[in-house]
Amino acid sequence: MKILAVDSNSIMNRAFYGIKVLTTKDGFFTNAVYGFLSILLTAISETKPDAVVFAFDVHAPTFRHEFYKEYKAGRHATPQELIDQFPVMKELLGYLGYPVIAIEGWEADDILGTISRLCEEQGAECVISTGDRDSLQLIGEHTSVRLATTKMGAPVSTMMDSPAVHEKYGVEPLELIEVKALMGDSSDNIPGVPGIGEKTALDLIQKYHSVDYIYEHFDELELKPAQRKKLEEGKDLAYLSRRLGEINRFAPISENLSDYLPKERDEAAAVNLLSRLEMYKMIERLGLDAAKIPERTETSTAPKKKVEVSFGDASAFSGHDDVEHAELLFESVGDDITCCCLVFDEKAVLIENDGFFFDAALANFLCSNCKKRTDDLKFLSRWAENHGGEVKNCVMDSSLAGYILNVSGDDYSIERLAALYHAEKAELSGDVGAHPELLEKAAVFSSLCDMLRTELKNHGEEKILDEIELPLAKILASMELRGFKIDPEGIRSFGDELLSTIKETEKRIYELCGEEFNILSPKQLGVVLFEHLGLPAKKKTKTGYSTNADILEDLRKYHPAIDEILEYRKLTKLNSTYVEGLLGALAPDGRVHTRFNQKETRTGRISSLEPNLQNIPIRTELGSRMRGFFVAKEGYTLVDADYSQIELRVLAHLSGDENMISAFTGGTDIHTQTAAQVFGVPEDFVTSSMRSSAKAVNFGIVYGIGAWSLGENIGVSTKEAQQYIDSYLSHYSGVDRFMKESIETAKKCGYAVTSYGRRRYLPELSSSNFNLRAFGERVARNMPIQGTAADIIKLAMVKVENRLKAENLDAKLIMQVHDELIVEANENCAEKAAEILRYEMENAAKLSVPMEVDVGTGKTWLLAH
DNA sequence: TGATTCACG
DNA sequence: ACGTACGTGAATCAA
Repeated sequence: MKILAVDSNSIMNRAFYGIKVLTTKDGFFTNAVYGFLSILLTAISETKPDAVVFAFDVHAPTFRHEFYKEYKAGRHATPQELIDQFPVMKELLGYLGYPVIAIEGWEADDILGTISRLCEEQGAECVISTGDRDSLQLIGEHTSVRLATTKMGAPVSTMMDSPAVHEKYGVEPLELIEVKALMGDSSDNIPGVPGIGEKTALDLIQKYHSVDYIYEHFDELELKPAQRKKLEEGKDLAYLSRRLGEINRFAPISENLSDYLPKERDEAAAVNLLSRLEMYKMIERLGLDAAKIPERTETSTAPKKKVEVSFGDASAFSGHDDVEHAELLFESVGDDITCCCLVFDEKAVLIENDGFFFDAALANFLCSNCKKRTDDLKFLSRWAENHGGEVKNCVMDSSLAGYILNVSGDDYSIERLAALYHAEKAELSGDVGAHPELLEKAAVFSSLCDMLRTELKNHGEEKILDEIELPLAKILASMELRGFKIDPEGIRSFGDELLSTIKETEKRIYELCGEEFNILSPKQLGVVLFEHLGLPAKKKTKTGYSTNADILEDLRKYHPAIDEILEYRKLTKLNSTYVEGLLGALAPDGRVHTRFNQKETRTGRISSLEPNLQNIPIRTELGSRMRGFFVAKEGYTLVDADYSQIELRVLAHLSGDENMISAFTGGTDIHTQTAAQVFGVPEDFVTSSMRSSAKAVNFGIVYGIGAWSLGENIGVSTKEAQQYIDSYLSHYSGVDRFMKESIETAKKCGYAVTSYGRRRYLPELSSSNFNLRAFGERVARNMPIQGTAADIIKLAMVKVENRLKAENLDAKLIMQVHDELIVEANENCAEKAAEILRYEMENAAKLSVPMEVDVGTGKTWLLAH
């Protein structure tokens, strides 16, 4: 028999502080429960116990000694967010069939001690899972401790047995009680002997083994005078601590170990609770059946919706123009659709793709006026375009709605959303044998769409879906299909150039360092620089020396190899990420087709992947040559339009700061203006270094600035940086007010919001962890700015695409880089396209400052920008 | 797989 | 006492 005994309070604490903020959509903290279960699952799989017992302290903890009050001041109170998770945790463990033990007047430790004693007596094996070292004294022949710790932010667990304790402390496990009697334990309110620390205590016990022995043979011991004095004066405290530090191993619990074997699980209740906690993955990890997610019974007075399933051929796609809604779900392989499920009020038709007529009929259906609801409009739209059509009248994309409702999610599948928003499952009948997953989705989809629509409406976020994301999905689909033409020959020869420079640089580095090593390995590089060459190291990362560009920049003056290493990094980055990356992504049509992710970012931006075309180099001369290989096709030209300072303009608008607003209506550049304000000099006296500091402050303000980081960034002291910030905020007092209000509002509502109403929930703001909370506050300041700018350019994209289409121009949007749009235009209409871009971008939103757009044209991206 | 680094806005 | 500016994606190393 093997028993895993869990020190539940300790593990809950460790999980709460060790795991990033996690809440349900109502804002209930769940991170301790989540972390607890993760630790538990690892412990179970590693120890394979027959029984698991959970010991809890009873809340409103009782302490076994009078020092509680005295020491309490030094401890911070358990945060409410953690306290609230205890009853939930206990409830869940109950459903999982485990014994949960909490006894008034007894600590969890005492319960663990008792279990351990019973195991020792009855020849069973006991493994204690805990986060603190208190329980180490219980280690014995039949008892070991599994210590959960966080090493550099990562959860680690160490098995401790007698030899391990010996190795670490040089004493027997039981003697740890004696050690603690002398050194005390502030976290457990044990005073110890004043002036005796860990080192002395261990020394003494290694030599004399017990407090009793020390005081019984006090006069015979060889002690330093100071020590002798401390021990003499602390005798009472030592004996008191000896009593306090010993775990009581006779708690009133059942002595029959078989009582602790797991009972039958209440699966439905466990699944129900876990889905209320929104831990859907955990349901599977615990080996529970996710299908047992119970439907809400309390509202099931209304009769359940019924849907009759049947198979149909392609003709089932036609004749639905007058229906209110048609739901279209599908299965796909690559870019092909293999089966559709078309759902009307009470009928679901499965249509398998069995040939050419399917494609034509589906394309036809997608073009029809029938109002469609689906779960991946961008995919469908790309499919339609590939088949010569388009998707008309799509009024719902559940994944987009799910994203808008919670931009921090990571799974917007129908299954997940249905559980999250309590969609009701219709009762299926008829041909339910085939395509079970598709039908499973079809059964909830109609209800899910209704729920999502209602939720969006309640949040005031309907327009974001209808006027921004849905039209944008189609545009992104087109942009993905269009792709961006590149010049592979040019890239190849650039790559060859890079490779030969890389070889030379590599050789020089080896010579300068006097050895050969992998320069790209931060670990090896660290050893060479900081150990072999003896350069001054700032140990920074959790795995070793930090060798990033900022650190290396500071080291340039010490060694000539540093410049070469920086150069080497630049060259290899260019070659592997861009030269090789782009060539690897080149499609047979001579173009690269990035994919745009519309549901990724927390601010509402879109992202680009496979390949990422939103981070093609531009900041250095060498890197920017890369953009010269992005070209327009024969007879066409690129038209590139980018917003000038859109985030600062948005800030001026949102804050209503008149000083900042007027800065944007004058002719001077904003950073120079800011420099003049912050440094209190006339514009003509602003030097380039003043301007660049001001620029850093402007950026910093948008990011939620701290004086330390600003100073670090521009190379001035924290104090001086603080002066810049103060000066900035006093000149732009509206900005100051706006930032404070942003945090206030976010704290009050639980989310930050853009001017179009897009939300980002910020549970971090109620975290008890200072750093997390500070992060939440920075985000609360940044999200409205970055997010509003993102909304604006998305609106601009919709308007630009519509205009280009309405005017029937041979010019198409092919790229977006956050504040920049690129159109590939036939040479005969490039000028017209440029005008449209400028007009629609400048007028996409009405701000209290003008939105300026710079437009350029050219054969390559480099030339057009 | 996670950490580190670096490319962009 | 503590860590330290917002948002991304890709390549590479090391475990």
